[in-house]
Amino acid sequence: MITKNLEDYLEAIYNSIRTRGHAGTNEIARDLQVKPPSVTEMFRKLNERGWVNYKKYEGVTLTREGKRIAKNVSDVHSKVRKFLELIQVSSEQADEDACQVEHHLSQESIGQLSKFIEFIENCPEEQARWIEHFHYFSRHEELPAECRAAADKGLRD
Amino acid sequence: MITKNLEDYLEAIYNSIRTRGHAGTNEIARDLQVKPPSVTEMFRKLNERGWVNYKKYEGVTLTREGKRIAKNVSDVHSKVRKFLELIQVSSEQADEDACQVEHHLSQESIGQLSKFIEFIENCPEEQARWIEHFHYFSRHEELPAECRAAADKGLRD
DNA sequence: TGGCAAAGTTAGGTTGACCTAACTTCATTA
DNA sequence: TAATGAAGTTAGGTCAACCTAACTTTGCCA
Repeated sequence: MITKNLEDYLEAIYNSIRTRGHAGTNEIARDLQVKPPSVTEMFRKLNERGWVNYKKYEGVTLTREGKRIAKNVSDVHSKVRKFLELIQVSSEQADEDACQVEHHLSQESIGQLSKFIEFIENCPEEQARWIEHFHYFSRHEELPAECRAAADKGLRD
Repeated sequence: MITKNLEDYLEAIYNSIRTRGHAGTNEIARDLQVKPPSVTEMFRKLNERGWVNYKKYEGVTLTREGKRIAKNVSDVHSKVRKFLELIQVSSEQADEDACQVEHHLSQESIGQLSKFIEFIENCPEEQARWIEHFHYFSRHEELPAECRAAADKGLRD
């Protein structure tokens, strides 16, 4: 069974290779905010389980299966981050929280979150104004005039 | 420093007391899907840290501070669950995922999520139709006719 | 080309959370 | 009131993930 931690390491390796071209012990240690010996140990575990190719002093590369897992985690990560940014969480915090949350959502929730984001992105401009209304609401702690008028109307009816 | 696990125990104790009137070792063990000795051990830790009053063979009650923590966690839990239900995750799964996610959100994200839910709930009927549109989209994998018409119009303009 | 700094590893230890097996306490009822 | 089963605890262990201190390897350049 894979643990959330191992998933984190796979994701970090995946990102490191994409952005730096390689994944070294110290780099991953910095990324995950742990000390190098912890990384060496995890590299060995990932190697035993067949998710990375690890040669001492040469860093790691992902196996096909390791890459598949890393990509899945990374996809969930970006969906969660996107959602948090949509509801106006700062991008640094959104990224940080996504990193924590990514391991804890069921397939069902991930699916619905994807649909939700897709919906917002494909909604025609006119229909999607609600998200701007939310942004206003988020900043000012009250509904924008346009909405309040509608709400008042609703009350009168 | 409090750990996510201790938070989980506090929440479980809080819920047990609310629904059953007391929190016994075996009950909490069942709730958290662990064995009774694990619970006894955690009860002692929570007691040492001043979050519960623990007397051997008599179960636990929450201290003022313990209750505060439990209530916070529980509030986040219900917000996350509410959101997941809004995006059409089944209530059982929403509850289960909320339980996992509740410990991993920053104050900022929790704040924005609250606002988001509040926004949806206070949005006047007319403005809030988008959520129904999303529900349609979620079931049928395409925008409702009403939205598509608007989107097509948008393209022509 | 040899020595040195940076990168990486090994050894040994800690901590949190969990377990099983065996024990004790409690509460009930014959 | 004594015995019995349920509830709870203790003892002793495992495992994942982390650490520090000390060591080895590598790559570079004087």
